[in-house]
Amino acid sequence: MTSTLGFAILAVLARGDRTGYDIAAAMRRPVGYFWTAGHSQIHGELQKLRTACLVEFETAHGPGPQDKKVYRLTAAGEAALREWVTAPPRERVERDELVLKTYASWLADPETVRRLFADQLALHEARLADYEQAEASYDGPPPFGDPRFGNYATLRCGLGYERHRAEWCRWVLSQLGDGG
Amino acid sequence: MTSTLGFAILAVLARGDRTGYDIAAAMRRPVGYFWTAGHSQIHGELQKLRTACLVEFETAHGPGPQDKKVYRLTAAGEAALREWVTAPPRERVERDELVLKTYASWLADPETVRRLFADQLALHEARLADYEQAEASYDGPPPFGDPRFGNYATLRCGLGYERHRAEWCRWVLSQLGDGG
DNA sequence: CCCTACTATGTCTAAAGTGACATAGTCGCA
DNA sequence: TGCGACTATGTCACTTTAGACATAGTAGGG
Repeated sequence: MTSTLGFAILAVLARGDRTGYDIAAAMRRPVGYFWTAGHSQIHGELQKLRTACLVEFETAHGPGPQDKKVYRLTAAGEAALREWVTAPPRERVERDELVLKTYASWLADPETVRRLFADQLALHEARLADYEQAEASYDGPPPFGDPRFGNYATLRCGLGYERHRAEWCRWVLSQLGDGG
Repeated sequence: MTSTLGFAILAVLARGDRTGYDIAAAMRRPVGYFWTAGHSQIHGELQKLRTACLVEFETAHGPGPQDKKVYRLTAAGEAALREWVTAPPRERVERDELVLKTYASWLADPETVRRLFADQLALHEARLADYEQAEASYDGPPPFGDPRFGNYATLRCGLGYERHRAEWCRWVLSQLGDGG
């Protein structure tokens, strides 16, 4: 019954106890590179996870009108996460607005398309530089079994993705150059 | 106001007049590789597009309880599509369940993870073979300005994506081999 | 002649995700 | 001392997406 977002939260919590706010921050970076959620969604999901006894929390004095709640995985939560990890993932389609634009790009002025792709290329190159710096902070891949293996493997996926994307942008730009 | 799905429909319609059913079929393949929608969503969106005067239709006798409706772009629809094409795309995050699973994979048994990735690798290789066959049917890239440029460019993006994905799967498998 | 698959349009519900609004304490800077 | 940024939880309304249900003609194979 637990949604994918629920498991994303469990995966963050498996690395250490967190407040909902902390989880939302993790969902921006680094988990955000492959799954995101706003804090409103996270608070709601945490309540569902608690009802299902997959997480529990302790209150502590915090800022704001309410006490803060520090969540942690229960044994059932860890078991559920462990089981989900190796279950086959749902086929989820790419939803990519840039590719969709490209699909219709023959209608547009080549010079404007060039600007669009130049911007996108710059964006991917910036991200790539960011990821490469992150990779340099590792001393080679951590062993499987180490939580850091997960971080490194996802980073590596992001690295490959940004490289592929940048190369594709360059290819589109080269096609514009030949034709216009 | 028009949603991305609306523009996806306009982009399909820009290639020729279609019924809602035909658009739904196009949304499965080839547009489906980067945007999808069920027919229920498409019929609703077509009604919105019609209210906005971006599409119009002619009825024709067809099977089923209602007449079939053959939609086509209006001049306003084509203009809207043209303008949208070069507008900067919304930052849309990757939502990738497999990467999320990898993020939590250190909890799981290596042998089961190996099976998961072997399956995923096979899937990507199959898609890659499919795309390569499609690419072979082209006689090099069509010129920009030809509607087929859009088809070819998106195919090329899919090709790069599947290659990156397959390579990442192989890398994860190699890490399991060393450690377990 | 029957059965299945395909064409074709639509409604309805539920889940998932987005973004604004609300509240309020602490910490550092100017 | 005032102001803005950060910590922290939550609600509400809206849009988007997924999937089931409903209906019905035509074409082709066995």
